[in-house]
Amino acid sequence: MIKRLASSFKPHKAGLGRVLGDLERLVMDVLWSRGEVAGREVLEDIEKERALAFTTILTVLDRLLKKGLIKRKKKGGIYVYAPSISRDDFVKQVSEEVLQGILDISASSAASSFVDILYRTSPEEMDRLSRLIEERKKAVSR
Amino acid sequence: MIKRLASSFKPHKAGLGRVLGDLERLVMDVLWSRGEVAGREVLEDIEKERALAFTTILTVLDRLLKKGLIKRKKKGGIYVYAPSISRDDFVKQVSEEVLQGILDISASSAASSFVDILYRTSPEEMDRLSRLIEERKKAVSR
DNA sequence: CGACTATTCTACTTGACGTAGAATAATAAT
DNA sequence: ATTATTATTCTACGTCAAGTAGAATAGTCG
Repeated sequence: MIKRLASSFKPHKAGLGRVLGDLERLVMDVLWSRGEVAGREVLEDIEKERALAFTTILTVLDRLLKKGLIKRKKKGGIYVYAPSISRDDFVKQVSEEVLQGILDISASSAASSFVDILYRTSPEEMDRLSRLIEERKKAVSR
Repeated sequence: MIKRLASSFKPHKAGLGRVLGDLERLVMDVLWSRGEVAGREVLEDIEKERALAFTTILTVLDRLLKKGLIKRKKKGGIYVYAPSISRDDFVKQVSEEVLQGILDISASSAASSFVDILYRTSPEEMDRLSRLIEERKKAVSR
């Protein structure tokens, strides 16, 4: 079980850089897209963008390991790393933690902002949202 | 105008400690509850809880000043500090930034989580939320 | 003026990352 | 098996935000 994915959420960074360090995010992206990967391979992927030392990658992998985001096992003498949570689940859990955090601070303010922003961000989602709410109400009254 | 209030949101801290450092939050609470206050007075308030040096308070006030969260002016020879944004507005803006950040990552996942959590956190808000949505829809179709 | 207080500067600390070298362990090649 | 090559672990330095506070400087008041 993974405890807290979003120890810190930075709204003004890009994508999952909101939750992960820049390099950590790059590394996770490699693992999420390739599955089981050796440290050397992670480096090779990332090196296309920027020059880094092999040990830098290993350090990051080690930290991700400690955070519980990835796991590893020996395979033919070397470690191969793999995500211990899918990208979707990660996003989902992070959203939940952050939304919970916001709702705790101010449910009413969050609710109206949510509608405003959701409408701005993706109007199509609004319909889905109201359907979700109706379903939820029914489920409750039953 | 204040740029980014929530440079980092920590879901697992308490209250506004999610957005501010612990001491920063204490200081802001003093200012929010008392309005115009001198550094020395802030210290006196906070000292009831924990022993701190006067300069520590001044440093924090200075950092809050740089972040734009408070302002100050000379009054009878010394500076008095005051919030440059109300607590409610602060909370509102932070919510917006964070919600926007979450929605950018995944609108659909955020929408369903939002309903789940809102229902858990404050079911009464659900009605308000669905009313908000209906209003919004009307406003748009008009 | 001199004592006292306020303000500013500078700095050390911690924790999360980014970054990587040195030391050590393990594997492979000759 | 002995060396050459990699992999892994350790240790460490840089940065940034925030907590913390002393030293230096400036301002106020009796």
